[in-house]
Amino acid sequence: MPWRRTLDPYAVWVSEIMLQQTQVKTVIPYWERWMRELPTPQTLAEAPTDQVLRLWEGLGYYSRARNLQRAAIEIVERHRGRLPDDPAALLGLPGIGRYTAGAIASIAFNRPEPILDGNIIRVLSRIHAVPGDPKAGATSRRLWNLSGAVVAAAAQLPAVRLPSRAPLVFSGNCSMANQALMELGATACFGTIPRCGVCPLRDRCRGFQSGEPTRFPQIPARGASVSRRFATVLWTHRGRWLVRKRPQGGLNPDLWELPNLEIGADADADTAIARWIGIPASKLSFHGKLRRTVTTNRITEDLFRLRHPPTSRMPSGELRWAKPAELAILPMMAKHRALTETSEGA
DNA sequence: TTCCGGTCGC
DNA sequence: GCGACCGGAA
Repeated sequence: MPWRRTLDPYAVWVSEIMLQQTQVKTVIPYWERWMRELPTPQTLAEAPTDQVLRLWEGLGYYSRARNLQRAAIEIVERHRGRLPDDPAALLGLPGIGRYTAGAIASIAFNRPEPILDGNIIRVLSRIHAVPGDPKAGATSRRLWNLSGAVVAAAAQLPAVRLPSRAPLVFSGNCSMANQALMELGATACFGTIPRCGVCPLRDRCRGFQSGEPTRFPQIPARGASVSRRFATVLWTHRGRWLVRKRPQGGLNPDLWELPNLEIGADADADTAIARWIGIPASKLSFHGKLRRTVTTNRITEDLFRLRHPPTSRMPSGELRWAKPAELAILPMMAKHRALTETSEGA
């Protein structure tokens, strides 16, 4: 992982925010491109928001890109453009919670701060056979304490020196201990089929001794999801696509998308669009369906192709007729971008 | 189709 | 304390 070859706190921070939601393999190219284009808090603070969102496009959870930039502005204004090493100061920055504050403080600055992410919850719950929902108050506090004990013990050990040609760098024992806990979760202590045979902690693991390590952690089942339908129009005119900027405060704020409308479970998607924009339904041709899940919403989008000049009843919101070259710059929902790229423009 | 995951707003 | 936020992997 390229961010393990640097101790630049900014680089560590960007990687941690990306890794909060996405797997290592996906993050690597995003992180490398980000570090090339926005290599410092200063450059991030000064970048146009469109560029920031464009660099994030496809990763999801776009508020994190926005928070990353907001935090960069605060870092420039209040911390002279450098990330603070103090966990309390880190915690005050937008998008940085207890995990990320601890990760930056320990990994980049070798401070003895505990971290608790999904991997470490699994590792510690198993080693100590911790019952109960790991996110619930008392159990969560217990796991944070157990994580704190690990890093505190690491801080007491004599400093480990790596060979100068080692492929990884560590700021010290606290950094190494926290990364080792996560690594154990990522490479051996898997959720469904853990590799206890290769685990160096097997002999001290109460979960392994119980014969059923996967009984821990005890994560409660999820609630049921809801189906929702949308009708979307792939509307072109004179080689341009009609796109709309999503409003602040909702899903995917400030991202551009193909205009769409929520419809009822039994509604006719094409007549809904026709009424919405004031054209006869016969002008619309069915283009396909898109399915995705957002948290508890199972979303189906019915797609319709339309070649038509603007009407007197255009969709509400910030609209733009964009040429393909403009579309390439605008941050868009990834699935909608794919549609504009695989479907004829004019 | 189901599962996964830090932070934030409520 | 709970649900929204997203896309990818299992």
